[in-house]
Amino acid sequence: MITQTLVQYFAKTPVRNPTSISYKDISIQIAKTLFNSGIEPFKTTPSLLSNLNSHITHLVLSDTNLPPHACLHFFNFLRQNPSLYSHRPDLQAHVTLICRLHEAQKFAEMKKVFNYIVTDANLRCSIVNLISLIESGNQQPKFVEKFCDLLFRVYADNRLFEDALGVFDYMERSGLKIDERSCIAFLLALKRCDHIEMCFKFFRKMVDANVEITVYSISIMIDGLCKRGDVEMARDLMDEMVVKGIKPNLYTYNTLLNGFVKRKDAVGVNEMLSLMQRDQVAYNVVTYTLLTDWYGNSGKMVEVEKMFDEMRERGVEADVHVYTTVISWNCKSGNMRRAFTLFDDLTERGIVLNSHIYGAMIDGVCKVGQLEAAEMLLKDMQRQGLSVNEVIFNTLMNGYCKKGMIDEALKVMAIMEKKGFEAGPFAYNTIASGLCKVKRYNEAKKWLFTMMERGLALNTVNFSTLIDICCKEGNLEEAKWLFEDMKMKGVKPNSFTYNTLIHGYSKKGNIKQAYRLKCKMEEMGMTPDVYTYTSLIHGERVFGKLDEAMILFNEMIEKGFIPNAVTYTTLITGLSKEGRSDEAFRLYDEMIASGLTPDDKLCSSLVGSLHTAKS
DNA sequence: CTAGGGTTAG
Repeated sequence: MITQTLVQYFAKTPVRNPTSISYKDISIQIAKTLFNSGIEPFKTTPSLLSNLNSHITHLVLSDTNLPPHACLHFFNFLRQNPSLYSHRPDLQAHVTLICRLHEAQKFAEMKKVFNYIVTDANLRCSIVNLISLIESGNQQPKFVEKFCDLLFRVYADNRLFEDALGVFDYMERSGLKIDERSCIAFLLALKRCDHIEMCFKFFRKMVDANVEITVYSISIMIDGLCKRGDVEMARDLMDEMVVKGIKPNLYTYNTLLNGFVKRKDAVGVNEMLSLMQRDQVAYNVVTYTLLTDWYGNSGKMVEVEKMFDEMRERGVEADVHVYTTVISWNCKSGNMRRAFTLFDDLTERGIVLNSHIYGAMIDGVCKVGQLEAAEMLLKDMQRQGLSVNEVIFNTLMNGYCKKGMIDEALKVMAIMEKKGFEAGPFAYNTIASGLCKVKRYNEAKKWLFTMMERGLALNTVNFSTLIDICCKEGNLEEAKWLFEDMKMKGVKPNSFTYNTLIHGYSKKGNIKQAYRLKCKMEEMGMTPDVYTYTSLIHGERVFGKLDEAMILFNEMIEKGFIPNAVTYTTLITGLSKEGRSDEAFRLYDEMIASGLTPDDKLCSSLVGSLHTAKS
């Protein structure tokens, strides 16, 4: 048996002896055939390659009589032809081909070949190993630099970050010039994978390695910092770049503007706008999108429309993003008429509709309780060939829940899961809060527990909802326990969570604990807001401490918070009940003046105050 | 090469 196998083996293996033709001769023959007739002869007569081995492949590919593109054809032929499996190019062949392609400045093709290397477990190896396979001699001077640069990029594109860093370090060690543009590709790849920390580390490395730093990479870092919530640090980085003589551009300003808008930081927003004015950087459609969002979020719909008009007056063409933002804010403020006008408008302008736009519209009609309209929009978007995604399903579920139509919401959830979208934290939370609203607390909790049982971790919102349910049940013990549990599990409470608990304790009359939590949230770097104060005011008021409530009210105004209808209603009701009708009416006037609408109950309690007035 | 849009909790 053994001998037979050996015989077969030797029959296939070309013997290298003086009487048979040498590897060199075979390679020259192959190269000649390739040169004269291309790849065709090898396709029709595979036996032409019967003597092929890796050494010959290498010789063919490095034959300078054969132009690089012919080498590439030959290489691809060997790679792709299943019958030539045993002749697949080895690592050396790849490197040789890369060298040849470089001669012809075929960089894109070089990248492809690098891609074959890095995506093949059998070929991947260290940079030093790869470099050792480059034949010394007739290479162009900058070849190794380009070789490393492209490899670095290909690693970055394939998210092989450690390998990319290996190349970077090699280049630095060897004194090769590192191209900023490649570093940018690496930074962006890292950012897309949410490896923000690694981004910063790498940026430091770039600086240390004396890579030329321009506004591009700095803007990327500024964005990374903003997205991480370090807007201050981002701002400092911009100042640093100015000191070093690098001018911020529209991208830099928009990035920071976005950071401040998202943080609802009016000082920051205004500062960016004045810097843009100083540097005469004109707004583009992105700037206008950010500004409409800013005003929308501040409840200034007039300003939103003003920005939208100004944009068009200045000849900045509207796109689908800015339309979505303006439509979305009109939906949120209940102006569906305007939203539909804009929706028609953008269709007329030939802007291609997408699921974001439909998402905003569907949410808008849901918010005004028009579920039939929502279903129509849903059909409409499907007619346009847009598939219903998870966000749309969640939006629709939310619409039904807000109407108390839990069963309908659950039907949507079932359809969603049938379409292959597993219900996530959003969906579960929507159902739970819907059930909570109709006081079906046990079922509400059950859904969130089910979510856990299905292996999904509760997030901050889910925990907040759960805590809210417990508070509404009056079970503060459980609420407290959940609050501790979430912290233990590493889920960070946010100001919503604190407000929920503060509201729970205030309602129960445990005002001390409520104040303690207010201090705690301040310690944690969160600012108490209108909801915090309103809950505390309500707590004080209900338990007869009306003066304490007024102190809180003044404190919140001093801190610049605008009281809402609930705040006013609470206080006015309290004052009325105690017969302090003058004060009650003063607040009522104030409330009307700030554009808030009182409900019927409030009016009757005001009237009541006149009867109990202590004059 | 770098920036922007739709859904959830009080």
